[in-house]
Amino acid sequence: MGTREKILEAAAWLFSTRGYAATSLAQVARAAQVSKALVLWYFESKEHLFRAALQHFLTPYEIDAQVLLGLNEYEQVDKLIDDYYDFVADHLPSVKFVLGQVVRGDETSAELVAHVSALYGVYRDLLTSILERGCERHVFPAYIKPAQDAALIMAALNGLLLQHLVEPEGSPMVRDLRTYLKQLVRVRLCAASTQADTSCVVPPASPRREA
Amino acid sequence: MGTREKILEAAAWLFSTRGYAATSLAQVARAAQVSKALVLWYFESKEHLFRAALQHFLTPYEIDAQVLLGLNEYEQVDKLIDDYYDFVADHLPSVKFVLGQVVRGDETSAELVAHVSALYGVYRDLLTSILERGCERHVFPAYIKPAQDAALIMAALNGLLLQHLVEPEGSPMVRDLRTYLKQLVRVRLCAASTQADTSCVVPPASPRREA
DNA sequence: GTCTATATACAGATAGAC
DNA sequence: GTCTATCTGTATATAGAC
Repeated sequence: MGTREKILEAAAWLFSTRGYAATSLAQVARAAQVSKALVLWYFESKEHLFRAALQHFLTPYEIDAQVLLGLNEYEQVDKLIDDYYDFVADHLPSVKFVLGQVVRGDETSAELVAHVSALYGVYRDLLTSILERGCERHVFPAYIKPAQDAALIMAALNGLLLQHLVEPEGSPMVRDLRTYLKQLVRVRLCAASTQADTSCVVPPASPRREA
Repeated sequence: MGTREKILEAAAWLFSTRGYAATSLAQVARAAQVSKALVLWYFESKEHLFRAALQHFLTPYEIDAQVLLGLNEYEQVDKLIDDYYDFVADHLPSVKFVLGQVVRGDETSAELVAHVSALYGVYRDLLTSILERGCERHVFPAYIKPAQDAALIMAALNGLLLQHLVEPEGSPMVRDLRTYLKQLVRVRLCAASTQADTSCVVPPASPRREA
């Protein structure tokens, strides 16, 4: 591995775990086993180094929609849920970093945030189109609103991943919940599609007094 | 407002928006319109100031479970969802800050993270107990698993709030999704537990989007 | 390309006048 | 309590030897 890449990798790691301000060039240099001056020889300034590190993060953010071919609608939804979850779980350091940037609205990484948002949008739109197709073909019940259901499924996934982030312990809870989410989605997409529309079924409006 | 409070408020704001490392005492002093030395006179060190700011954030983190009395199970679930969402939305700066600390696993704020996690747990457990009670009384369908369903609802809420964070623009999308989530939960909790319960059909609350 | 040495700025923190 | 002046360490960045 070239010296430049060594520096870049060290910088990416440090920036992602400690943030921009809390990471010094001296730390980067030490981690990369070079001198401070060499870091600035390759990357004009700390700012430039940071931007280069961002690009390093962006590289793996791609999505392959081809894997869904040949599956029925239910399997497609299942697979998309699993893929999204696994993808984010596999890139937790990057995700942490991006989330950190998002949270503090850092202007220097607007591009990164936009890129990740776009990727998120791709997943959500893909899920939406699967649901749409399922509805058109009457495979899914009529009360499914593709855009909204897709958005909520993604929200639930992001919530689980957030929990995964807060409790990085190998708590099997979150993994179980992913399975439970898939079951729940399946029930919703399966449930009595031929029955009358149940989307307008609500409980009694008048409060029932408790004992 | 006393000088100490003025400093504390400025510090809390800066720490929450820029993070610990990127916030200097000079910035805090300028924001509070005092000298650097005075900041350190009130708060022994930057570290102490930070911890004091954390306490400032913790104060509003309380929950009032009394508001659920007198509501039936469905209304309780609805209200809990709304309350949790509104609470977090009303404390977005604090939440951003906490999330930032969580994301970078900052040791100095482990106490804050623990406190917020505990609060989250309270909400989730409250929701779980509502679902449990509903199941015991056969108001909710038998396929409901209180713990898992509660966790997923909370995850979905957190996902929505995360989205709210990323797109702070007044996009009505997220707010609509909250309503849709409540409908979806209601359908799940209502659906055909007993056919008698489906008699309570009212006109759709919101217009349906047809593709 | 890689280093040491150094310039310059700013950080957190202290001393002491008022 | 509040300030100015200052100390000390460390940050980014540059200069120049090799």
